[in-house]
Amino acid sequence: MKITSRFTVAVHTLLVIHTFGKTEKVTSDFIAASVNVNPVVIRRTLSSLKAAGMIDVKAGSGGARIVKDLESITLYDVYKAVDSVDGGLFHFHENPSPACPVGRNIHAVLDGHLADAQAAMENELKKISLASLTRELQANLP
Amino acid sequence: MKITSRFTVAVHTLLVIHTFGKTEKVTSDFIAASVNVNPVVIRRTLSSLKAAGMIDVKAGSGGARIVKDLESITLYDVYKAVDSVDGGLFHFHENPSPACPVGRNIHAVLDGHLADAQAAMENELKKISLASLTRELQANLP
DNA sequence: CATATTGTAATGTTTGACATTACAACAATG
DNA sequence: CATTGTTGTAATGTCAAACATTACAATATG
Repeated sequence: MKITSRFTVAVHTLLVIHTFGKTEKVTSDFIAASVNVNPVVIRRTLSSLKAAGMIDVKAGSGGARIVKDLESITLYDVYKAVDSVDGGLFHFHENPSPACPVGRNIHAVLDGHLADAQAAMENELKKISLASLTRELQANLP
Repeated sequence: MKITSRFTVAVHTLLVIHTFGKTEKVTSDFIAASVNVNPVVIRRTLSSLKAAGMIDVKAGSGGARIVKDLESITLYDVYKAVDSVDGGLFHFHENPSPACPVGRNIHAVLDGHLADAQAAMENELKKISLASLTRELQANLP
């Protein structure tokens, strides 16, 4: 009943690549050490971010690199890239009774409102760019 | 990674009580038949809604009754009453490395934005009253 | 009191997320 | 061109949370 940690892991991953990309070879092991998860989890994350055109990953030699302007990547893009929510955010009970007037119409009555609520959340994510996060990160450094 | 179906079950439950309250004794079995879940699930739901002051349930003799103006109950109130989300909506990876400048600051950078997104969703739920849902339900009846 | 129903504890079942192991494909370097 | 370090990904394991179900005591009403 929560949104997957894949999302925060992916944001973390992008921030690590951005922060260390100039001075280090940013491998899945390197990122995994900062996020504190298994490197394979990071490889899967990298794979999603790559498919979304945000980064480039060198198989074999290793290392990830950002290839899209961070100003143009929003939290929503990352959220979508790693598939944070599969289908609707709300879990609807499966089989309302068609024999009951309420059961028969509950979807018609509720679905739209639930979709609106989900959209409101997602629109909020669209407001935040990765670039602004890197600025906030800078501001927090000692 | 989804919000509990307790929420949609609770909304469904209130609509059933409202729709049939005048003509039938609305027991947990009756509601369970419309929602299509085990009656115990409904009893737990009724328990939460009662604790929130929305309904009254008669132990022993049976039957639930709405005791709060539906105009003044929003989807958000129901969502809160049944505890649809425990803690934050987003699942954060547990142990970012304090040794890494990104790991050390990722919470400071992200937490606020995630809270804002969740709040946007919840504010949307606050806009919808149960009374308006009963009107939509009426409109959908044959 | 007999009956129907609620309240709730205890337990079982299932699903999904996340972790981990394993290894083939691959790219750079000496 | 063999070695080394890394990615890509499949297969499998582990665990927690949601939901279902059983069981029964407590309760109200005719």
